[in-house]
Amino acid sequence: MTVSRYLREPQRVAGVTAQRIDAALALTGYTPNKHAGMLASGRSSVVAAIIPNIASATFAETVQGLTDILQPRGMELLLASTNYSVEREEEQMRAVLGWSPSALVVTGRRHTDAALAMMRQAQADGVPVLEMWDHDPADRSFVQVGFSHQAVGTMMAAHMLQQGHRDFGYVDSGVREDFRAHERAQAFVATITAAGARVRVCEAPRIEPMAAGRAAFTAMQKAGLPGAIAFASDNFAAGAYLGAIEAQIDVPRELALLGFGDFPISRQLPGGISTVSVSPYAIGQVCARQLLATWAALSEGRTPSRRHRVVAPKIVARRSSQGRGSPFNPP
Amino acid sequence: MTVSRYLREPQRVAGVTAQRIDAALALTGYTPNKHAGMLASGRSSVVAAIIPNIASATFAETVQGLTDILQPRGMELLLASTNYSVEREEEQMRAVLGWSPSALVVTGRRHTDAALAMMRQAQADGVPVLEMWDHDPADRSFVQVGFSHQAVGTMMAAHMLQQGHRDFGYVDSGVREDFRAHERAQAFVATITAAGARVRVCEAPRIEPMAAGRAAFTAMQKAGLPGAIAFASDNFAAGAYLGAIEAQIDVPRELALLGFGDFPISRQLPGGISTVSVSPYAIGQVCARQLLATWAALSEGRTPSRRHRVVAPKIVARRSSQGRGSPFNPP
DNA sequence: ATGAAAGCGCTAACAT
DNA sequence: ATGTTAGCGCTTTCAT
Repeated sequence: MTVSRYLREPQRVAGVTAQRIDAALALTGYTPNKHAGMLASGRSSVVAAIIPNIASATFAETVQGLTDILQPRGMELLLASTNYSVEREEEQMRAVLGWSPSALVVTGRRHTDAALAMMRQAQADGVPVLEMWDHDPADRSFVQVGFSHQAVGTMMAAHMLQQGHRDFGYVDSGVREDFRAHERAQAFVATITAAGARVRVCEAPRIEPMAAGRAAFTAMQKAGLPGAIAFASDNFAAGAYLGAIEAQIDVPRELALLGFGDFPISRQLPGGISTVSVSPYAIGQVCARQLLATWAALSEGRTPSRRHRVVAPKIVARRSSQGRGSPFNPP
Repeated sequence: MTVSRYLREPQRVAGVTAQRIDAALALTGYTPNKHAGMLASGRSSVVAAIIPNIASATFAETVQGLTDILQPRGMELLLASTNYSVEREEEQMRAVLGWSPSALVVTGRRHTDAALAMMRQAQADGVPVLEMWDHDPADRSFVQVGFSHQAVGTMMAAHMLQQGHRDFGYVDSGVREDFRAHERAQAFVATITAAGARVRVCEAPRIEPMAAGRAAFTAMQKAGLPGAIAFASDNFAAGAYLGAIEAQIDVPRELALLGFGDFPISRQLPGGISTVSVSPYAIGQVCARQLLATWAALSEGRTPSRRHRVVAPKIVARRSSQGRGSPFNPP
């Protein structure tokens, strides 16, 4: 009836009728059934997002960035988490696609074949598909919003080499399918090795991250400390830093540290922990804006842009990584 | 047709037919349309959750607790955030209820009248409604999963008084509609005052929480430090602690600190920060289990339990709050 | 064990 | 400016 029209295009019904409708709506406490609407129109107001872990501050911020832009536009967020398993990602993708979302946002560029097939199908059906937190210029299957973890690993190594170190440790994520962390680790190792320096890699234990960083530090200390350690995350680095303070190891003179993520704690600890700033909230926002642009293009019959959006990370050099004939602290 | 039956009750179709169906499903890459299913059956597999802020580690953990239990049961999570505004909560509630969720989980027990009406309506329609992160024995409108913030404020004050302090500071949340934080603050003040001691309250600035805690500390230092400060969150306390270290104030001898939340950093900082442990992940899990129990009861025609679930917080006394003739550190 | 018929609540296209 | 008709893709009930 007219009510349906009123709800979508209020200006197209007469003033008097509008009033009567308003009154009736208020009286009955009417809530439109979105499923029926979706079924009839073929459009839905849900965006599906699949992330590894909701409890991680990083992804939580990205999700907040997404909702902060999408929610005011009347879009709702259907959230699924994979626990860093591509199989669970596939399952979750199948489940969320059943809601014919208006867009699908996934994390990273590694998926099962079945998941890839679903993503391609969705995209072919005019549903924008975004891969966030990653970037591979060679891979143009889906729009990516993020950065190259390989480049970050290289950047981290270059920064540390620049400080004059020759003997390194790297504390990688202990989560097997955290592909992006492993890419950073590999690039770090490759760069260090190519420079003729030495690096020992270890995996952080799968416990609370700061405790894991502390444990990794203690283990390395037993085996003989390198001059510098880089980490898969700032939480690891912060734990190691606190361990070093306790062990009366002078940071950065005896031990340089470099984290990843630019978490608040890295700025707050005395002297600060050097890190890589990656803007999780911005990634979420850029994803959301990209979706809005794609929908707009699609609805106007234009071809939506398929350019990747690089959210460039950068080294934040604080005290923990400076020393040893560095450009900042000359000998 | 038979396919629909096969998907829900596989054992009720003949083996041969099942095979043919399987083949067809695989061939076409069929994904059932959940909207149509929902519309026809009146049941949906979505749980709607409304939380103040996704980016907060605390709520993110609660959400993870929810999904970890609901997702394996085939339930999906529709997530909305309110930014600590009851008006936005009302809007979001209206929006998510349009998806006829199988349950509605909201945060706290303060809502607009319209929101309350929707919650009552949903509950009357057989949709379980949960208020999480709060507990008021007197309020039995909806099942609550959480704890009394008033009790926590009292508990915090009692702990500090027990350490022998007489002059207090309290750093409250600067977010106006963070009702739960303000309840803790009020109870803290009431208890301190009732004991004949003194307390000055200030609000944390709305910046990054650790920086806010540090700023609050600095401000208090200018005005003359009390002997003990309690905080609305561990991040504030951690920031203040780091500020105190920098200012060479001895914690806990010159200044005792007590946080809230038991964040990892409180355990990691040297000596540890005393705090209140509140188990956000457990709250999410208990919510999920409560929903499962309610659905089970409803589907078997039993009356679901409406008992509140208290997830009891407790004081974690670390070094930052011990001293001044306390039972732990006698004079 | 399978099929046929009706309808869930809405939207779209077409009358009026 | 408003009402009418058909149908979105499933589930449900009832018949075969």
